[in-house]
Amino acid sequence: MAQLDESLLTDLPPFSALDRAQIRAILDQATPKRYDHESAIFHEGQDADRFFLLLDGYLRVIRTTPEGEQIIALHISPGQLFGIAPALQRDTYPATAMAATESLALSWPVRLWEEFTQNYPSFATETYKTLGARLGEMQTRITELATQAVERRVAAALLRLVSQSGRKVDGGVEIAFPITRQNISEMTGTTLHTVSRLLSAWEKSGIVKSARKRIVVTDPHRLLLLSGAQS
DNA sequence: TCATTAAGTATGC
DNA sequence: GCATACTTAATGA
Repeated sequence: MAQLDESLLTDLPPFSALDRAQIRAILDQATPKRYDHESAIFHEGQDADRFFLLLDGYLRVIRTTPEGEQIIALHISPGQLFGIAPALQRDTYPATAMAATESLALSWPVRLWEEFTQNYPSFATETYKTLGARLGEMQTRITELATQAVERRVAAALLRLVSQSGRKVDGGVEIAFPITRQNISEMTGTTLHTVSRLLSAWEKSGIVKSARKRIVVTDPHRLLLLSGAQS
């Protein structure tokens, strides 16, 4: 297999403080893999034998309830670590990771986790930042679920998607991966019908524009007001 | 206020 | 032309 280029990692926060030789050593132990659209990288409950870094594409991290319904826990954007069960002292993955687009990821065997965190302080601090950010987002979402009306939750979810993955297009900012109303309902604890109605209403009033699996936010400010954010 | 049911249209492989 | 995505209305908890 061809050698991976060092530039893949040099600009990413977990590695940016490392020198060339260190990055080389890390890359030489990594396995790159491409994942098809809608394929799973790993499954909930599966033995956590590797941890990952997403180089390209977008992932949905999904938990399935005993009743079989899916809940989208979070999305992963390029440059982020995922499947970091070892940081949680776990030996199985707590959720399933699905490719929302065709994706490319590096992975390492878990036995390297300790080596990385011990030898590369920036890697360790960055993983704790990542965990902290995800924990924070989950806490906000739990609070929203318990206290906010559906419209606010959906508005807040769209804003989060846009801030994490938005790309500029003419007339607004587009969520960078295909997303259905069903997906959004799985993030917000409602039904696809309610999401559909909300998006239709927002489209009529010029806040969003949407086509099948694509959503462009054309008026982020008004969406922010709908989310109930305090000025 | 929102989920559910139901019945329809649109879209893309 | 079929499955999937999406829309809309009606009903009732």
